[in-house]
Amino acid sequence: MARILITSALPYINGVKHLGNLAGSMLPADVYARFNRAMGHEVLFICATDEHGTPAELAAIEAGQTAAQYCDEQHEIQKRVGAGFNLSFDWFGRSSREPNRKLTQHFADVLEDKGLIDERTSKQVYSVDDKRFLPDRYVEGTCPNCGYEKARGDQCDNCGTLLDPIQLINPYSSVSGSRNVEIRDTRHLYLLQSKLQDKVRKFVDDRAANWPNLTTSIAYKWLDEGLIDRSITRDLQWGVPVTRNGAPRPGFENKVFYVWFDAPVEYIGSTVEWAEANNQNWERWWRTDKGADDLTYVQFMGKDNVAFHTVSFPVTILGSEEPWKLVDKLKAFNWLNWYGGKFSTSQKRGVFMDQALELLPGDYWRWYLTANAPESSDTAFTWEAFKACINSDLNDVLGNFVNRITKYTAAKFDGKVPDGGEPGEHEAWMANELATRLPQLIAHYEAMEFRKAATETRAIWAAGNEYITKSAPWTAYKTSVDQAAVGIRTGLNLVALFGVIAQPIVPETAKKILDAIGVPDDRRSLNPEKLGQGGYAALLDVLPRSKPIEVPPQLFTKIEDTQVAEWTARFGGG
RNA sequence: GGUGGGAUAGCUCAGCCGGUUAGAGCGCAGGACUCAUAAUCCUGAGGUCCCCGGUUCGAUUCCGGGUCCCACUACCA
Repeated sequence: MARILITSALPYINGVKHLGNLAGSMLPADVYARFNRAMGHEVLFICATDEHGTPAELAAIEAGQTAAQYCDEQHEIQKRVGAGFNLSFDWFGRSSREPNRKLTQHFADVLEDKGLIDERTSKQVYSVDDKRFLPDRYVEGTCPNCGYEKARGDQCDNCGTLLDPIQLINPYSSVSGSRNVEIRDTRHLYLLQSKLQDKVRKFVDDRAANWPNLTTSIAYKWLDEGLIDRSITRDLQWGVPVTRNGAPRPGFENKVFYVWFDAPVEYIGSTVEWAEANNQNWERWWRTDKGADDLTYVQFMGKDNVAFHTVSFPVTILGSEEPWKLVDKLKAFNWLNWYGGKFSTSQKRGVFMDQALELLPGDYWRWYLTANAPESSDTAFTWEAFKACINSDLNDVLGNFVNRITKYTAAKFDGKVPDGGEPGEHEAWMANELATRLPQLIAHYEAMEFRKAATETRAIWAAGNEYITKSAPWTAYKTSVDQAAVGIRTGLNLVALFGVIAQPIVPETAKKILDAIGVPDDRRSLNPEKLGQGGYAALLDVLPRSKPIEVPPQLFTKIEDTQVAEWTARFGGG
């Protein structure tokens, strides 16, 4: 039994996330967590809302709330939506809670003690009417390059030129539209990343073999360009207060740590929250001097987050010279697009997590988004593909198989696992299918190749249909009830097995199947040592004979063309 | 601009560290079956592997150049 720590990139507090966010971090992390639990490993699966920063503060103002009220509300919404998708977090924390504040302040103290933090003065745009400093992106004006009038302070969306807000002609605040903006001096703490260049490179070198290309190429890009010292504080109210040795830092009373400095720390902070709530020991998962040296730490995220996890956060950890657990495997995803374009709230393009659950149960989305995960490149969501995938894979291949076997059992075998007959060539064929396919399935999961895992899962389900066509118990029944009994007994055992392998991706459906067949919890393991015990042929005869089973309620409902039309009109597409 | 990812069947994608007839699912056409949710099973049609060069006995695969899409580019997160 291994110990595995799994974290998903923290969803930002600013509103419910869309399907792309779900598909690129939280869902695959959950599938991986469920797979490893089903293998019998000890898993701790941690997530949280990332609550600090300018967008949260502005959204709160917009909503007429304090930042704390706004985050309280949004956190509950995200937590509820996550639960709706059966995301099996052991803890879903908040970066605004006390453990993260203390840890963030601790890291800043230690880094300063090691000589890795400097105070420096920089120039920043200040909006007099908004009474706030503006991040580059929140300053707009005329592009000096192309004359576009709505260029942002970091980049012109029209011509693509990278800008400094000072370069903008007629700058104004995008918060209020006020042109009363000026450049002011402001003092900030800088993390001297340049001093850790070699340490971080060694850290990446040590792991590169275990990281996908997408991950290593991004990490090396930053390293090859050379790490630059980075400001880790901001002129904001909402965030982790800047302290020095437990007291407010003079001159920094109105500043907080930069959200990207405290957000990754919340992986640890959320674990502390979990430990406090459950009377557990969090250090066992994070301190290599206190038991965390034997575990594997796996992170899941979209590609936009990779640099922060391969370089920035390691700078914090390595710079502290304290024995913190660092990431071992890092799985990054590309984007899920909406019909080839971006998800967009304002243009009514795309489905958000809460809306998705209004349309269909979580398992439908989980299946589609796993089977079509944007692993090697960006992937397009379309209603047509979604409908075809759900109707075929879930409804026709899996749902109908469970239905046809259990109903026949009820009709001809008194609702009990049949006892007669001996297995023959068809059962041998099926056992052989399992012998090749089950190990492949497990290998795909272990390699975190989720599309392939879904494809293999479906192939196993389809093999069940092929088997039952070959053995044709309904034909055999006319001449030999014992012959039919073998087919149906094998079919029922396949139903149970299909439920077991469905658990990581469609947990709710898997539970319905396994409960109906009466598979006890300790027989739901995916571990090959338990699965293949006595050979794969034995898997086809593990249910106690004469044991009563139930016909589960219809597992899925087909998606109709009328629904596709309705959803396309409501959410965009085509 | 820089760095990286991608381009393969009508659609979504595998694959190829160079080697018989390039694969899967969906969709489409035909057939079988009737236990089941008009489901399932079998067979078939369908490809200039983005373009141009190069290396090679042989290139979809390797190399060079180009085209198009996407991400990141450090103060949005």
